[in-house]
Amino acid sequence: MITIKEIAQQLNMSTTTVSNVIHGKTGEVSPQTIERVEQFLKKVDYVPNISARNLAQNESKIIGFALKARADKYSNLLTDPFVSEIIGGIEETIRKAGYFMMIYISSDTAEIMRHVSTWNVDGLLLFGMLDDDGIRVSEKYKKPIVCIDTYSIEGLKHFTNIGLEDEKGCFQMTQYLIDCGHRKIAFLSDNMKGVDLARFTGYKNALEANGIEFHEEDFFKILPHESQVEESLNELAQRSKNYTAIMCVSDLYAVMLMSKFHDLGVKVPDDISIAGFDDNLLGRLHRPALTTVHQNVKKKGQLAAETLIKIIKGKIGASNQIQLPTRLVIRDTVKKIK
Amino acid sequence: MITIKEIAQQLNMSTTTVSNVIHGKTGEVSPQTIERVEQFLKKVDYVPNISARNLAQNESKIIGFALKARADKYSNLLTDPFVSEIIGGIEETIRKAGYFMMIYISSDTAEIMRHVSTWNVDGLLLFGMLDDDGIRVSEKYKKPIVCIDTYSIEGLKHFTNIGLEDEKGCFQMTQYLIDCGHRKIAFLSDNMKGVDLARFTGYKNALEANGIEFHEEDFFKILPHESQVEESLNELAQRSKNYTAIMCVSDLYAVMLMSKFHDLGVKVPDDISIAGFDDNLLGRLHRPALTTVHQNVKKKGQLAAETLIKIIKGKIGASNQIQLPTRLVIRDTVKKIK
DNA sequence: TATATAACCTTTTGCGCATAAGTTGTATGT
DNA sequence: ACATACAACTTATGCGCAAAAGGTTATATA
Repeated sequence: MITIKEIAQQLNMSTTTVSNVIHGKTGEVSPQTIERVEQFLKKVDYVPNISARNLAQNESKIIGFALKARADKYSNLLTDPFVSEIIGGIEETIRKAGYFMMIYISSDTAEIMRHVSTWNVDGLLLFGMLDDDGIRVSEKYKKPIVCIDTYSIEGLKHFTNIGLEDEKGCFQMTQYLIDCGHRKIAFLSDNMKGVDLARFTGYKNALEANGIEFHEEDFFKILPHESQVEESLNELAQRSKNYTAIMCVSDLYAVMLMSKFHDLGVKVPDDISIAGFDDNLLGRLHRPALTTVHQNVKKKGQLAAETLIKIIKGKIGASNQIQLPTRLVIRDTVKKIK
Repeated sequence: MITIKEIAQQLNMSTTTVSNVIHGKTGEVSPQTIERVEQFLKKVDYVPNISARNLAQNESKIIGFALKARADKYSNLLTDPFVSEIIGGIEETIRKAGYFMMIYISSDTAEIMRHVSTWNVDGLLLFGMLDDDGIRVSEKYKKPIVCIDTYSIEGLKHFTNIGLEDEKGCFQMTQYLIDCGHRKIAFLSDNMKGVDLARFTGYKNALEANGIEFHEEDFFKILPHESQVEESLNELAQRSKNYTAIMCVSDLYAVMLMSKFHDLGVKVPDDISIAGFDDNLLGRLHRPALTTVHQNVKKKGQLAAETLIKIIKGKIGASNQIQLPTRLVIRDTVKKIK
């Protein structure tokens, strides 16, 4: 790889002059010299050594994208189209702004923060939340962090969250189920934290708003790990006999459940209605097509990246919560019952 | 971020001593000093500045992962679970070997190579093939390149390809269709290059091996762009009346087609049989579950990363083709006819 | 007693770049 | 004629690190 120094030698000028041309500081260099340097740069296919530039400037032009992997959910995480879709939105935005994306997947959030620090990443996009140890390390490293789909960042000044109107979306869908005549509605999820909790709250509030009592057993807890999911699904399918509808926390689970119902001879939506959340390919291609709450994942990725870049450039400060709207997509998995 | 220099000052020793402790060169430093330094490093949460290290060592510890986006297929590419699955396999392998992954998506392969060069990436994983301009730039930049699912790299010494027994897999599946009594079998794909061509060849050879003639119109060309896919699917569904089975180049297309059939009232597999290729979540969750050719995408990613790292470390040279085996997964979308 | 050697240090150098500070020559104003 | 300004350069410096080269002891060997 040719360096500025070599170029300067071959053109019989100083490195500063070459550097000035590269950075378009036209005021400092005569037009002929500019021309001469530019020709040469093109001829030798010059590309700067970014490490050297980073070192001199103390900025990296790297935006980190960290996925906090749940140990018990690892394979799902990576199989879920959600990840590739959000990466697409992020990468495009980042690249157009002159940054680059480094990806890091780990369940150890302190390790994530150390990685981010060692690379002197300009900012971090974080999918999932830091644990206490991660927060401690992030305290030293003062660069901005934009979380995606996180709810527990109050009091953390350098954190911003890009999320969804999860609660509202789930409220509306549950209301729709009720409007269709359903009263025995279960909620399917694998945990009760963060996004899942918000969606659950929307579901529960909708029940209450319509005078329907929620019971503990209406919460269908699916075990997300590959080895347990099958068994889990079987059990839940059994329990669902007492319900006319199931509000699922994600399209993935909705479709998994419907496949199970199909295998057991339970007809959707005639025997039971299913609603999802996300609106991804899985639900769109399933037949009957899934009634779900739409979110624009790519846009969420873009917005997260845009927000982070604005914070990096000092155009805006870190604000705590930004929530994207959702939209009901009524398709064919919810039946109107009298 | 604290530097080695600052640490050395505070401990009243030279930077070299600190550096030696960091790199475990225990022969050069007394046990007490090692202890003293290690304590201090832990106390201040020292992390090295990677840019500086890269500059000094002329290696980056970065492995680039470039997706050559087909302009007409962009959204599909990013929605396809394939991408997140392969990223998972790659990232894990890379991280364990002490490398980091930088992602770059572009349809301009010369730009990809320039990116790779500017970051002094130690090696490149490339999904999709370079065009001539990209190859020209890659010539200067002599670092190893491992392509994934590429067929046109003969004669390029610094290229290795990790692929699949595409032809064999498709031959076997087509043979299976024929064994099930099918003779009118179409092949669905969106192009006739690379992987798709290999799979098509397998399909065609199987036909010939069984004395079945292939006609031009047996090739069902789907238009992959989002705006055309619907229309395209409609047309192909019409044409499929003359066939009893369709060999699809991917699970994605197989499932899309089945959804379309469902909407048109065509029953799979009773009215028509469908076979896919890939064995991803989409086909596994579809009902009837898709009969398909299995490939282990995560393993492909892992193998690609492992191979690249071995080449980087000089343990092996660049060899041209490595092909992973496939396996038939017989599920419910192919019907036995007499 | 001279010399080698090992143990444990420090000083120096350079990676490629950006930039602050310095130099030269020419034009402008008074 | 002299100060000033400015265009068009060059020289020097430092970013943080790794490693080569250079010290200074104390101990072992001839």
